[in-house]
Amino acid sequence: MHDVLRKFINEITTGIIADDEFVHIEKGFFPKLMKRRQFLLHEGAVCKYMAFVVKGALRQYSIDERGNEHIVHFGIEGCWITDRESLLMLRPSKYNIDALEDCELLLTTKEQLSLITDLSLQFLKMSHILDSQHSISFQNRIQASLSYTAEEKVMDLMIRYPSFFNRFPQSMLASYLGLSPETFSRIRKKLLTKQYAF
Amino acid sequence: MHDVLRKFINEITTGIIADDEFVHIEKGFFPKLMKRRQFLLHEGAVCKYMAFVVKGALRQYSIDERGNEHIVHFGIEGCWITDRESLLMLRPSKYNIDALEDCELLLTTKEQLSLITDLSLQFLKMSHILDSQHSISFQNRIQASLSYTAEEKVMDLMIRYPSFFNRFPQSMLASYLGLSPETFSRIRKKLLTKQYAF
DNA sequence: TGAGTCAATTGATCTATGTCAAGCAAATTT
DNA sequence: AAATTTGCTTGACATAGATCAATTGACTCA
Repeated sequence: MHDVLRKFINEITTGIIADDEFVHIEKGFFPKLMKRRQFLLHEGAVCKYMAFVVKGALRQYSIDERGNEHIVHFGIEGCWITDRESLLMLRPSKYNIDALEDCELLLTTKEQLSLITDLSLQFLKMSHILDSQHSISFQNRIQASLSYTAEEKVMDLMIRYPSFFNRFPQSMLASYLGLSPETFSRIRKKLLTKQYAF
Repeated sequence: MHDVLRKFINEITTGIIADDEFVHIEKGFFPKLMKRRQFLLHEGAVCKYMAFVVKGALRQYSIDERGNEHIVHFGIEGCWITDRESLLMLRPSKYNIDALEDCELLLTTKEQLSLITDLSLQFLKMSHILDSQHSISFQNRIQASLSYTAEEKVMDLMIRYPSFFNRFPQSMLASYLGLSPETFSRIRKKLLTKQYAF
């Protein structure tokens, strides 16, 4: 299972991590299996782990004052999932994280992360690259959320993450985009009809 | 001018950077003065610089297909402002960055950034901490944008960035929140009236 | 295998916010 | 100092998307 992480680090850094360096990382992560519908984080708890998704899918969501769910993040293979604010600042989290499928994860703690980034330059480099990528994707997401119509949001999702449509219920994709399931359904139908009209 | 950056690095890392380390950073940044309404980046150009704001204010915005401006970021003293995607991946930017006030900036390039992060551990550490903070604030912003009503968005801005209300035109604050200026004006009036009613 | 749950669609209606226009005061430019 | 521009507010009206409800088919569980 740790081999997947090793491969991931090599791919991201376009390098090959040495055995004696990877051993620090290996020690800092432990495997966890989750069944569908199990929680990794409950709202109100302090987040203890950062998770690397080896296999499966999770979602990170909050519930607003009106009882509506808002999915901020899906975690699929090759993704990292945590509430960084809670993990690093020890604040009660406003998020829940649960498994949408049976999952294989590698978990690490805040302390282990610190240690690993001190001991492994390649891990630090990977972390830095991922932060850049995340920053870019966050910026795109904010820009889309400010300026797109509902239809543009659905189209954008179809383009960026086509596999999401096979993998997650439409009500969850709607939530991820900040739309109602009915609106999502109507727009998707309209877009599929348009495409056939070409 | 570089002293402000030095102080900033020390504050963020809760340390004191050595002279012989800071000299690398100093060499990698050059000062730039901008007048109000001048551009740092035009849409369609490849972004060449990351800017640290020593004094003044800028905004980063895109213009959608309907001709509407959408402000994704304000850069005030102590902020960094760039289009990371364009800078790092050499893509034409979809953003504009211009000065809302006369500004003093320190600019660096992609190459200099690489060099500095190799030569200065403290700069790398600062960069890492800032990325964590940005990640956290992006997540909050996405969550707010998905789940808040217009009124909640205005309230949240009043709480998080009260100084923005003195410093930026309301039409820009509205744009930053994804609201029309009219809606913003009505909601602000309502909230101010509510507050007086307490 | 049947009952219950989940997912999705569709129609009707509602509402939060956008759009358009007008007016006014402050700020900026000439 | 006068003209112009910018910023903001307000009223009237329009609309994109939400809400509610009903229905149907697929999936899950006992």
